[in-house]
Amino acid sequence: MSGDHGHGDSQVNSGSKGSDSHKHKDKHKDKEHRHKDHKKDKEREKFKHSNSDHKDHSEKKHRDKEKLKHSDGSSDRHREKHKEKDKDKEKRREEKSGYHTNSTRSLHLYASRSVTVSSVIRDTVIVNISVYRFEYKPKKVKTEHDKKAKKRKHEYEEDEEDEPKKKTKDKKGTEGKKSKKEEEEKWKWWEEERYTDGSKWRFLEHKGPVFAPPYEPLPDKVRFYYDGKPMKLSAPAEEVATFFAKMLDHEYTTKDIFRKNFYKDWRKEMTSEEKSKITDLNKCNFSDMNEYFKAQSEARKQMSKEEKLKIKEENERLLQEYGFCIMDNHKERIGNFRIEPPGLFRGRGDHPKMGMLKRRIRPEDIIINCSKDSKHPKPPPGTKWKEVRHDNKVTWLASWTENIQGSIKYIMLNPSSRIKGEKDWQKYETARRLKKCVDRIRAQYRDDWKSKEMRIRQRAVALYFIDKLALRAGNEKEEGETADTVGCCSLRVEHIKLYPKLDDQEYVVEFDFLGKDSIRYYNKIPVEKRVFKNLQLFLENKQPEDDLFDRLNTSILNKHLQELMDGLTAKVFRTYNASITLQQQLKELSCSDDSIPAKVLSYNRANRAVAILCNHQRAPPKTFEKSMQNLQTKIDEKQNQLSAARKQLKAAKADHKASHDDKSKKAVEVKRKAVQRIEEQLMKLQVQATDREENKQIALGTSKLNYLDPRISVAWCKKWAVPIEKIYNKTQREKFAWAIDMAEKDYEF
DNA sequence: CATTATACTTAGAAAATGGTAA
DNA sequence: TTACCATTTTCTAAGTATAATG
Repeated sequence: MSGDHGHGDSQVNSGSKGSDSHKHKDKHKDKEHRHKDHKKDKEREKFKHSNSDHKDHSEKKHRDKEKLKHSDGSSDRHREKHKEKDKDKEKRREEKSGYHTNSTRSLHLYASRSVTVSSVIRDTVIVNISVYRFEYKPKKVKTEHDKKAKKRKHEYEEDEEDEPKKKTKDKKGTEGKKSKKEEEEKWKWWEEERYTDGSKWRFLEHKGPVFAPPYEPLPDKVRFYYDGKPMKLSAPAEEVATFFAKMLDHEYTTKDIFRKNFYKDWRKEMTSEEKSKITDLNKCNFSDMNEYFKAQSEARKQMSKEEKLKIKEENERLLQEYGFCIMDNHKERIGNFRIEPPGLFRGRGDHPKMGMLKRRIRPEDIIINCSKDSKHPKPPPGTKWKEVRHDNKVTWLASWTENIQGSIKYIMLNPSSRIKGEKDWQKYETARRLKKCVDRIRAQYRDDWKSKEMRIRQRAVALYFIDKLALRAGNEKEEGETADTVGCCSLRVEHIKLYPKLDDQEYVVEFDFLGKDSIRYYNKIPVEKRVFKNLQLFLENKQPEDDLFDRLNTSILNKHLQELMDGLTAKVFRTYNASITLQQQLKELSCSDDSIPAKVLSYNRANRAVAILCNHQRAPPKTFEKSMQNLQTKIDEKQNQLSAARKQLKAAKADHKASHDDKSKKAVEVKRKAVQRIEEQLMKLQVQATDREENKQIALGTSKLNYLDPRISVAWCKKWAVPIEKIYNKTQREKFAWAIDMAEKDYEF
C-alpha cells in the first residue's frame, strides 16, 4: 500500500484555515444537542449484524439507525462506564532493566524483524548516495562520558579532520581538556535507584529566579508622535509603546487583531490625559522609537571586544549564581531561570489574543518551591514571594500565573538533569513496551472497526489514524481563547475529504487541517475500505464544523489505551513510530562503504523520514536561496580546482615519464594526493548541498530531541564508527548522556 | 459525569554565538 | 578586522495527560 504524503503541497504556517473560526461559534451548542439526541437511544446504536461482511446494504441499515438517532431522544455519549475500575496507578518499575536485556540481542535479530509502520515514508524517495564512497579508516568512537575519554586527545584530533570548519588547534585543545576535567564530576544518575514513592526529590535548594530588568525610560530626543505632533508619554504608557515600536518590522503589527488587542491593553496603561488625546492607533507614529532601538542593537554589535567580554562575564556570573540548584546532593542546571520579561503576546497562527500585553512579573507573583531544610531563596529587597512551599511531588522550582491565558508557568531543570533524563528514558521504555504489543493492539482496533457500537468504531478509527499517521491526540480547547487548531480526536468534518476513487487509488482520505502551532497538515492517503465506510458513516448528517468523532475525546481514548497496556497513551504511538522508523530507515540506508559524510547524510535522511512522518515543518529560512547559491558557487569553484589539479597531475606524470627521476616521481605523488583531497572536498560539498536542499522545509531538531530514542543513534554511531559529535552537538550530548553511556552497537529499540 | 487546575513535554521562531571569507 | 552566515541556544507558546473539583 502506498500513499502520498503530499507534503510537497503543504504550506507552513498557513493561517488560511483559521479564518473561518467564526463558523464554530455554535459548535458546543450543536454538540450538546446531539448528545441529547442520543441519550435514550443506546440500543439503536448496536448493530445487529456481526459485520463480517461489509455489504453496502448493511451499511445502509446502519445509516438509517443513525438518522433516527439524530432526530430524537437524548445523549448517551460517554455513558459507557469502564467497568474495570482504576487499576492501581502503580509505577512501572520494570522499565529500568529494559535496556540490559535488550542490549544483549544480536545483530541478526535486528535484521530479521519486520516493521509494520504502514504509513511511514513509503514514498518519500530516499536514495542513498552511493556515488560518494572513499576510503575510511575505522576509528574509535569517542564519548565524553566514557571512562576512557581522558586518554583520547589523539583520536580527537583525527576525528576533527572530517570537519573542514573545525580546524583550529586550540579549540581542540581546550575542548579536550575541559571534557576531561568535567567528566570526572559527571554523575551517572542512570546507574542509581529511582524513587518509587512518587516523590521527585528529597532536597532542593536554589536562589530563585532572575527578574526582568526594570524599564528604562527613553531619552527625551526619542519621540513618539501622535497625529504628526511629538508627545511625551508617561513611563507606563511609554514602556508598552516601546514593545510595539520594537516589533514594527514584524508582520504582527499589521494584523488587525494584534493592533486591536495591543491598543486596548495599551490604553489601560495610559493616564487619563493620554487616554483622551490618543484615540486612534493609526495616528500613532512609533518609527522614531523603532529606529532608536535599531540603532541600539547596532551599537551593541559594534561594541569593543572588552565591552562584549564584560557583558559575557556578567551573564556568566548570573548563570553561576542563579542558573543552578542543588537537588539531592547534585548541582543541576536550571532550564529557564530568567523570568519572562513583559511584552506583547505573540501567539502563533490566528490567535485571538495576539498583541495583548504580557504583564511584568513581580516577586509577589512567584511561588517558590524548595525543601524545608534548604536555604530559601531571598526575594529582592523590599519584596515578598507570593508563597514558599515544599512540595517534593513536583519538579518545579518556581511558578507564576501568566495573564494572557491564565496558565501557570514554571521554572524547571535543564534537559541534562537527572529529573528530566529519567523521565525521558522512561518515555522510550514505554514506547518499547508498546512495540511488544503493538500487533495485538492493531488487530484489536481493526476488529473494532466492525463493532456494533458507534463509540467503539470511532475510537478504533481515531486510533488507526494516530498509529498510521502519527497524529496528535487532539484535546479539546476552549473556543476563542486560542488559535483554531486540532488533533485527531478534535478533527472536524471540514478537515477531511473522502474520495472513493482518486486517480488510480481507491478509498482515499484527504486531510487538511492546522495542527499544533498552526502548522498545516496536508495529506492524501488511501485507507482500508472498512475505515472508509466508517468515515462515511461518521460524516452522516453533520455540518462541516461538527466533530468527526463526536463520541470520542482524548480522555476516553486514553482510558481505553491504558487498559490495553500500562502507561499507554496516544502520544506513545508518536514516540514509538518515530523511533521504529528511524531504526528501520537507518538499517536500510546505511552502507559500510560510505564515507563518513555520506553516512551522516544517510542518518539525516532517516531523521528526515521521521520529521516528515511527524509533520515537523519550518518556514524555509529567509536566506535559503542565497545560501544554496553560495554553496553552489563553492561547488563550482571546487570543480574548477579539481580540473586544474588534474591537469597538473597529468603534466607531472608526463614529466615523470620523460625524466624518470626521483624528484618528478615525488611530484606525481604530491599531485595525486592533491587531486584526491579536492575530490573529497567536492564530494563533501555536494553531500551538504543535497542535505540542505532536502531539508528546506523540514525541521529535524524536534524529532531528534523529543521522539527518537537516542540509544538508536548512539548504537548506529558505534556500529558504523561515526563519531557521536556528527550526530549530536554539545547540548544534545549532555541531554543524552545516559544513552551515550549505556547503548552498545547492538542496541535494539 | 463534566469542568477546571496543574504539571510537564513538545514546538518553531528569534536571538546569540562564533567560525570563516573577504 | 569586519561582515556574513551557519549553527547553537534561548525563548516561550502550545500541546498532552491526569488529578482535583463540583
